[in-house]
Amino acid sequence: MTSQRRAIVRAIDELSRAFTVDELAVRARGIDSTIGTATVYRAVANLDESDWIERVGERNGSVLYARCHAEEHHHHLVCTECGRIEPAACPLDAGLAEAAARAGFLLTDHEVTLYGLCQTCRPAESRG
Amino acid sequence: MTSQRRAIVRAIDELSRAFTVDELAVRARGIDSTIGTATVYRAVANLDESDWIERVGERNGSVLYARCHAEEHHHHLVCTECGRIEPAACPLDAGLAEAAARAGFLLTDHEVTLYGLCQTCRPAESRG
DNA sequence: TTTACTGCAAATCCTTTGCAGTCTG
DNA sequence: CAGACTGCAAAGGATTTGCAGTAAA
Repeated sequence: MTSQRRAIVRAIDELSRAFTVDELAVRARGIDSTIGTATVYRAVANLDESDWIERVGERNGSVLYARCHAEEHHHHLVCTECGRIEPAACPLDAGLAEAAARAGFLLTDHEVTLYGLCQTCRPAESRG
Repeated sequence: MTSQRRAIVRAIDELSRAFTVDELAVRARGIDSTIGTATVYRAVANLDESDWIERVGERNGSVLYARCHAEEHHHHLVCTECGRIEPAACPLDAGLAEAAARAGFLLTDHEVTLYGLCQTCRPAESRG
C-alpha cells in the first residue's frame, strides 16, 4: 500500500458519506496535493473490487460510492442533499422472487437504491 | 410530430425490449437512414419526460430504456442477455418505509432494477 | 409565420489507458 | 529485483449543445 492509497482511504473515512470519484479526489488532495485523478479512479476501482466501498447510485452522471460498514447483503439510503448514507435491508422477498420465476426469469442481480433527505437536510415542516 | 419522431417511436415498438440510445438509433436508421444520433437522444429525452419510456437500468455505461405498458408505479426485470423486460411489483413495503423513517430519512425516490436471464436466455439446466 | 425539430460537428463530461518513472515488499 | 502503483497526457465513449436550415401546426 502506497502513501497515495493511504491518503485516499483516509479521505474516504473522513468523508463518511456517499461521494463521486471527483469529490474524493478533491478531498484526497487536501491530504496530498500531488495525487492525480487517474490514481483515484484506480484506487476506487480496487477498493470497489475488494468490497471495501460500494457503488450506491449515481449523481449527475457520475457514479456514487460509499464505505458502508454493514456486513451482510444490503442496499442504501442516500441523502440527495448531503450524501449521508444508511444501510437498508434488502426488500427482495420471496414474493418478488416468485413473481420473477413466474415470468420465467432467473434472477442474477439487482439494484435497489433509496434516495431521500436525511434528518439534517429535510425541511423543518416535514420533521415529525 | 415529425417523421423522424414517428420512425423512432416505431423502432421502439419493434424492439419491444430494453435498449440503449445507440441501439435505438441503429434500429431507427433501418426505417429512415438519415436520422442523426442527436435527434435520437433528443427524442428519447422527450419520451422519457412524458413517461412513454422509462430508464430501466444501465449496460456498459449506457443508460437502458424501455417502453413498459404497466400503468401504476412499478420496476423492471431486465434480461441481461437479450434485453427482454417484464414489469416487477415495487418491493418497497411499509417495513422498509418505516426503517427509512427510523433512520430519519424522508424518502423522495428509489430505484429498483432486477437483472437476470429470461426463459429463452437462461441455461437449459436451470429451467424448471 | 411561429415554433419545434433536424443533422452536423464541436464540445463536455466522466472514465480509462499508454507510458515511463517510482515505490513497496 | 519484481510487481504494483504513480502522474501526466492522450484517448475513449456517452451525451449535450450551438447553429443554421427544415418541417409542422
